[in-house]
Formats: sequence, C-alpha cells, structure tokens
Amino acid sequence: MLKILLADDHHLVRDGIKMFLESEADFKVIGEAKNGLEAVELNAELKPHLVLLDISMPEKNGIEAATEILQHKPIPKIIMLSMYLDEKYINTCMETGVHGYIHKGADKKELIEGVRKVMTGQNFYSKEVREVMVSNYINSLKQKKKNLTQQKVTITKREMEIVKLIMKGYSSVQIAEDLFISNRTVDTHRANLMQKLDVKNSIELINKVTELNLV
Amino acid sequence: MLKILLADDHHLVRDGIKMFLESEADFKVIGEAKNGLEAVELNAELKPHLVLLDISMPEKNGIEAATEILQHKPIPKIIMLSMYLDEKYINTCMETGVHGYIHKGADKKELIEGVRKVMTGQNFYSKEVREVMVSNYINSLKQKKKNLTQQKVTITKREMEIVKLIMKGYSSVQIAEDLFISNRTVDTHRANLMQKLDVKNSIELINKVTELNLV
DNA sequence: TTATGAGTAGGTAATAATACCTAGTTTTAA
DNA sequence: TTAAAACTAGGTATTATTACCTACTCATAA
Repeated sequence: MLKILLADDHHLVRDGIKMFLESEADFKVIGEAKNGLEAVELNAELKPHLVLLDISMPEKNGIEAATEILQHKPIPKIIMLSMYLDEKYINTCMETGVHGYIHKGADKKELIEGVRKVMTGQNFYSKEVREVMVSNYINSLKQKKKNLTQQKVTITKREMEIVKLIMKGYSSVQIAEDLFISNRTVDTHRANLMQKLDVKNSIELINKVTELNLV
Repeated sequence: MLKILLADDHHLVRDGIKMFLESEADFKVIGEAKNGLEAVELNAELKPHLVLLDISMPEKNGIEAATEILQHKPIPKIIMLSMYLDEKYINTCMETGVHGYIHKGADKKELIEGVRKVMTGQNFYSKEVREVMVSNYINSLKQKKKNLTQQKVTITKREMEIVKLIMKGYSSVQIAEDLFISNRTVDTHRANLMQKLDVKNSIELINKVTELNLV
C-alpha cells in the first residue's frame, strides 16, 4: 500500500487527482493539504511514502514546502505538480532535489508511471517537462555565447538609487535634494551610468536598465 | 441523463473533473476537448446539454469558445471553470452570457450544485466568484468617483507617433528627421503632450502614457 | 600597506529640453 | 460651408542635460 499526501489549493483539482490516484488498487491518499503549510505539517504527522505538491499554492508554495519536507526524516518521495511549464519553476525544483516533476497536461498513464518510477528510487519528469528541459539546455548554450560577447556591467548601490529617481522623472536637482548631495554629483553618477551602459541620454538609460532588468 | 462536454487543456485536471462529475448517477461526460477549438467542434457534433469550459486554453480560450458556442443552436448551458479569480475574466464572462462561473477552488458539492442550478435555467457563480463580484462592485463605485475628478485625455495620432519615438530615447532633432518635420514642431507636440498629461518632463510623460496605457 | 573602486564635487562648454508665445495650413466633423 | 481640432513652425528665454575634465575622501581588498 503506497501512502500518498496530496497538496493542491484547488479543491476540484485536488479531489480529481485523488480519485485518479486511487483508481490504482495499491495507492491510497492518506492526506490532503490545501496549501504548503498544511502539506509540511501533514507530512510530519502522517509520514507518507510520497508527497504530490502543486507548485502554486497560498501560504507556502510547493517549492518552499518541498524544501522543508526534504529536511526532516523520514524523507518521502516528492513529485511536483504544475500547471506551468515555466523553466524557472522547473529549474528551481531541480535545485531543491525533488524526485519528479509532472505537468498537469500529462495523462493518467504518465502520472501513474511517474509515481511508480519515483518509488523505485529513480527520478521522473513528464514528457512536456523533458521537452522544456531540452530546449532550455539549447538556450543556455546560446546564452553562454551571448554573454561572452557582451561584457557584464555592474551598477553600484548609489547608481541604482540615482537610476530609480531618474526613472521617476526627477531632475538632477531634485535627486540631489532627495539624497542630500550636490546636483553635480548626481550629474557625475548619471554620466557614469550612461557611459557604462553605452547610451546617450536618460531615456535610453532607463530603457537599458529595464531591458537588462537591473532594476 | 445529462450529457456534458468537458474542455480543459490539462489532461490530469480534465480526467479528474470527469470522474468527479460521473460520480453523479445521472451525469455523463460524452466528450472531452483539450482546447477551445475542439470544444466548439465537439459541441456542434455532440450537442451536449452542458458545456464546462476552462478559461485558459490554447488555440482558442474558453471565453472565445463560449462566444462561438452561444451563437449556434441548440444552445447548451455553459459553465466556465477557472483557476483564477481575476475580475477581468469574470467580467468578460458575464458579458458573453455564459450561465455559470465556478472557481477551481470550489468543492464537489458546489460543482454539482452549480450544474444542477444552471440546468434549471438559473445562473450560478461559486462562492469565491461571488465574493470577487461584490468587491468589484464596491471598487467600481470608487472608480466612478475617481473618473469624475480626472477628465479624460485624448492623444492624437501624430502625438502618439512622437511619444513612441520619445520613448525610444530619440531627441527632438532625430524625431524631426524621422517624421520629415521641423524639430520645433516636435517641440510643440512634446509641449502639448506634457500639458495634456500634466507632467513636467519627457520621462514623466513616458511614465504617464504607460500608466494610462495609451501606448 | 597600497592600490582600487565608490562616492563625492567642481569647471567649462555645448547641446537639448522646457516655458510661453503667435500663427499659418490642413483635416475633420457639425 | 463653417467652426473646431490637428498639424505645422517660428521667436525668445530659461533651465537641464550631456560631454570631458580634475580631484579629494573613504572603505576595502590584494
């Protein structure tokens, strides 16, 4: 008998997946959580063999919950369930050390297959997740190439403050008053920023920092 | 026997809800669609009594699908299913004339209750949806007040062109060259814009048009 | 301890933007 | 067809920004 803890904030989805899992004779959902906090607590209390965690949940999301669960023995197998194929989510999950990641677009066969595979000690990622991982890998190669050509720029704390005020439409004098420095100092910072980012006026500066999301 | 068409792009969710519905003796899911296009086609083909449509789907979203389905007789009852309690979604759904809106955070009881209520010809919105509708109503009253104080501004085509170039960091001279007009004309447009939008420099101008999304 | 980077501030000039005008032509809507 | 709005462009002045400099202080890392 495989004891499963299921966490998902949407009741309909949770109960659906539960019915789904229990169509397998040897699966039993012994607990249900509607947020990450509950999941952590129920895991400690019920000590399930497997925890299925939805990623986007209130209180504590699936990733945070997984991180905590993995710190206390006995460690259950953990499979993340997600609505999204966002590479950020997938990458973060990889880093936390969960045992599987299944997209909600997967079908029953894949879900059951994934659960069984994870229980044998292997990792499992559903088909669509694997596809994202592959395309990510390819992108990361391209990105690496790009990073070589474009030397990285570092913006200091003070410059950051200045940029933020420039973005609010403040003039040098206003910024100077705000920061209790000379407007000439502000001009110097502004000029340094423009040089660093290779732009020729404040609007381009704003566009650039936004583009490189340094804000 | 109530014939139901179910549309949701996530297999696990779809099959879950299906099992869920069919736990009622007189409910029968006669078709499943994994996007809006399929939903429209299957509706025409199967002529179900009720269509459950997830809002966010590829190809054609739930709202677009609902709009089409409502144009061809026989018109089934339609209930939107949504992950989100976004007021925009809810409002748009209201406008399309669907018969119900159920949040996926609802439970089995509410789903079944909603289906039965809709089938009697009434509308149904799940508890959390009703809450959003109430708070929206209150907000709309506040908004109305705000709109009275802030008279609406209209930006002309030419001004729009100018703003877009300003946003790219172009100077008046560059803009003038781009549009084959005098830089003084550009200055006039810029000044008119700043006056209209009650700002005192180009950066604030950009922030304002972005905020009021006039771009 | 010294070199480096960050933060500060000023000089001088040129260029750009803003403020407040007038006023013509063209387009659009009443 | 006439009035209003949009687009055009200029005058004049003030203020702000940008370009290139130098140079001091302070903290921190080599």
